[in-house]
Amino acid sequence: MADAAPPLTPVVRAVAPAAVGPAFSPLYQQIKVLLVQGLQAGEWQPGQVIPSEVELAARWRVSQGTVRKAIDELATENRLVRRQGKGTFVATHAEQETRYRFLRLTADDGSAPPLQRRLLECRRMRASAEVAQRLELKAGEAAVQVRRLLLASVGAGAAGAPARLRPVVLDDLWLPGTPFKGLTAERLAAWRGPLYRMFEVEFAVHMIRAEEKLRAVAAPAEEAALLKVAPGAPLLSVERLSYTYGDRPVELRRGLYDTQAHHYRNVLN
Amino acid sequence: MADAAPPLTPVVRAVAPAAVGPAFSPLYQQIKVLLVQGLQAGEWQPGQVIPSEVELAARWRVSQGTVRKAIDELATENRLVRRQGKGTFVATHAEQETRYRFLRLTADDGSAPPLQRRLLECRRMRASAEVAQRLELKAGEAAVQVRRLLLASVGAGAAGAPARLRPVVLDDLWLPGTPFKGLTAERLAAWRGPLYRMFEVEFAVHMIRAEEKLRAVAAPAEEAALLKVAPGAPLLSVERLSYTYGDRPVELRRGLYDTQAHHYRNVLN
DNA sequence: ACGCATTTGTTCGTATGTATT
DNA sequence: TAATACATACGAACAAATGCG
Repeated sequence: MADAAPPLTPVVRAVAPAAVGPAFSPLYQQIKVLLVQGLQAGEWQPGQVIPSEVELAARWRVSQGTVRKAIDELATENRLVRRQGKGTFVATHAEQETRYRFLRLTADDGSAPPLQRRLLECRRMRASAEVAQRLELKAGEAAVQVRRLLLASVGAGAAGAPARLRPVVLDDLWLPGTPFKGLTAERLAAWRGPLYRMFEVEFAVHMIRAEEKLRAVAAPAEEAALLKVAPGAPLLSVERLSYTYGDRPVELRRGLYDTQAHHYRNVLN
Repeated sequence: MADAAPPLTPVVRAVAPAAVGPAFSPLYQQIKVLLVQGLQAGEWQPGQVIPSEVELAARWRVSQGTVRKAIDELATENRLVRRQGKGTFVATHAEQETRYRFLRLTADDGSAPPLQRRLLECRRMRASAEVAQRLELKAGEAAVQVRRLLLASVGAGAAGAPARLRPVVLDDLWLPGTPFKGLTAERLAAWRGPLYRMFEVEFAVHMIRAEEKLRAVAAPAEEAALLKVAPGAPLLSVERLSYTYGDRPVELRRGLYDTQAHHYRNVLN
């Protein structure tokens, strides 16, 4: 298991002082960059342990504390997960803590909603102007569109009454065709577990960050029918752009939420 | 300026090992508690500097690094602000960085919206059952209700054309009567700057955290008229509960956002 | 069941760099 | 220039959690 030789570029200690303008960055930031490069290069896969702090410190000829501070930042960004006594792991969308970490939907009674999925559509298409612009593709490039429904079981608790399913979220996803070559409805339907976990496992695409824009909209006829609400009913529109390494957008998602019995939860600090 | 004697309870080093179950907490956490107590007690007011790291370390008989780690956490929680060369300051809702730090509304063109305020109502009332429950008051206790409108200037840029104002947010606030004794429409109208800054200055209430629940709703007639949208138009409902020290809720707010030209922006990590 | 090695977590101390006044 | 304060970096030691023999 010992990787003796320094596999990555050794750290060049930034010259300290004087007229070094924006070119300077602290040592722990340089270490952070090296760690990110290792993650991006796939040297350590999601779910795996990265080398211990002392080992990394030795490899890059810095103190353990410096490595530690770099890891700290990546841990608060949810890209690494520290586990005392075990090691530091590459974050995944699979574990309990980080499953659906981008999903802020909550049932009004506060319960975490175990939602059912129903795949409606998955087809390859050419990126429209808007999709291309958001995903930083050329207009007309290959893309994949997915439509699905998330359903919550209601009326649970009462014995005998079979839990009925009510649609809560209608999701439309647009993905760039190249990294997601081979994504089909069959594979989607067969997958158990979080979608982003599938992207990690099957397509080596790791979502590390996302930005959302929320609006209230009137339900269009087609979407209303799918969500089983009246046309024109108010829906929460959640437009999400998800990013991988290098700030590259790799998913555009538009969710329509029925917020009659659920809400979008946010914490402000 | 020298406070020689240890004004706060000295740190009792937690006994280390063995069968100490949940009673144990690391030193820097204990220091953090002491810092929070100082903030809560008003020993350091918002905007003021707290003592330097070395001074606090000496006062509480711990190393500077331990104090530093405690301050680090409070800084990431936005309760303290570090400024190299100057000191560490108690966070305020006044400064540029932290102004409107709870407001996620963004214009669709990305510009930060300098919103105009229009006070519609400010009256003392008795807390309804729901308000009392949320604010942890007894039903019927004194409370203050405030209603206001936030307006954005549209059609700016073109010279000669006077910037028109369009209502964007209708806010309803409920505040506990006791800490907000003396809050009147006049004082509200006279205040320039963020509302939460007024609460700090005039009522010594510091908002340090908030939770929001978002929904899409149909505009009721009265609210629609105020926002100048059609009755039944979809509006984004933002229900916010704001907390001070000790996790005490001190403001319930219900905002109705017109999201035709604006959106609620959120970043996920 | 016990102890040992490994790994992260906490704490200390010291030195130096950088920004501010 | 000097003093002060936070920021970075190093090294060392011990605690706590885990896994293995």
